[in-house]
Amino acid sequence: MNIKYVATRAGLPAKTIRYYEEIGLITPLRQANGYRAFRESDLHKLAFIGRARSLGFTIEDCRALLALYEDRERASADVKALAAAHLARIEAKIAELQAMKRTLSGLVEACAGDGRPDCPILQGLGQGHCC
Amino acid sequence: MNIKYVATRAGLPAKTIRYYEEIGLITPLRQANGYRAFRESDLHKLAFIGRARSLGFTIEDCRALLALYEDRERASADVKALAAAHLARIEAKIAELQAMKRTLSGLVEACAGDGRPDCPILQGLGQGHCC
DNA sequence: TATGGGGCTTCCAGTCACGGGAAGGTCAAC
DNA sequence: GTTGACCTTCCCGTGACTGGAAGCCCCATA
Repeated sequence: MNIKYVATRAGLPAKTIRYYEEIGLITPLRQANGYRAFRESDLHKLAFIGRARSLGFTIEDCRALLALYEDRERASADVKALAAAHLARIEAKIAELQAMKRTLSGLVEACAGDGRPDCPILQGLGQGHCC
Repeated sequence: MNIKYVATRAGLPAKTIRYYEEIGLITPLRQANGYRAFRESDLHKLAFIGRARSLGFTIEDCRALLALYEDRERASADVKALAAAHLARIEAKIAELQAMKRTLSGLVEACAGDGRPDCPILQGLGQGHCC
């Protein structure tokens, strides 16, 4: 399997796959002409990583998850701890964004949005009544 | 006013203030010894930028907002458009994170989290029943 | 046999918004 | 005169890629 085929099947850009090799997440074989030769197991790993990434796990999380995935002696508690920590990060980020959203939508609603210069948004930013 | 004083009053690290000068957001004067000499107006701009940043505006947004702030002929519609676009980005990000959160919390809840290797989280990531 | 086009390779540079740290000048207090 | 806090510039690193250049490789068509 060449890189473009694998990229299509895993739903990842070829560039990203080369990057994942560079940082040691996968180690595809090489053909005589220097082209990468992907095995089914490489494709499977890439799809795994892609799904983990789409859930927001960092690359280092993915590395750890892959290691657990391939360890038949793993304890599910380790996996759960990783995922729960990530979940907490996501929830914190959501809370942060929702706070921004509240403030910002208040300002946006207060702004007439016409041709005049008066603007509660700029006033809020300038005078600190916003955060 | 020296940089540390301004940093304290604006609530920004000195490093960040130097960076903002480097990219042209502010242009403090210089003392004879080479130290930066901040005016009240510099401090005011820095506080403005800090508040905009804390609402998630990018640096380029801040540059545009500052320009509008200092333009007495501005139309509040321009400010509102900027802020509304940013608000939409925030809302999109929240939705994305909430989707992650739903999937991930489902997986985490399904995982026993004990010493056994069986793990729905890894299964979900490996078999694509997660996204 | 030439050539054209697509695919593959590596390497370098850029992204965003800083943060860390080195090397060295300056200032006020003791 | 000597600390010690403050200031300066400069350069590198972050995360996870993305874009682009330069150059091989392979196959099909004229």
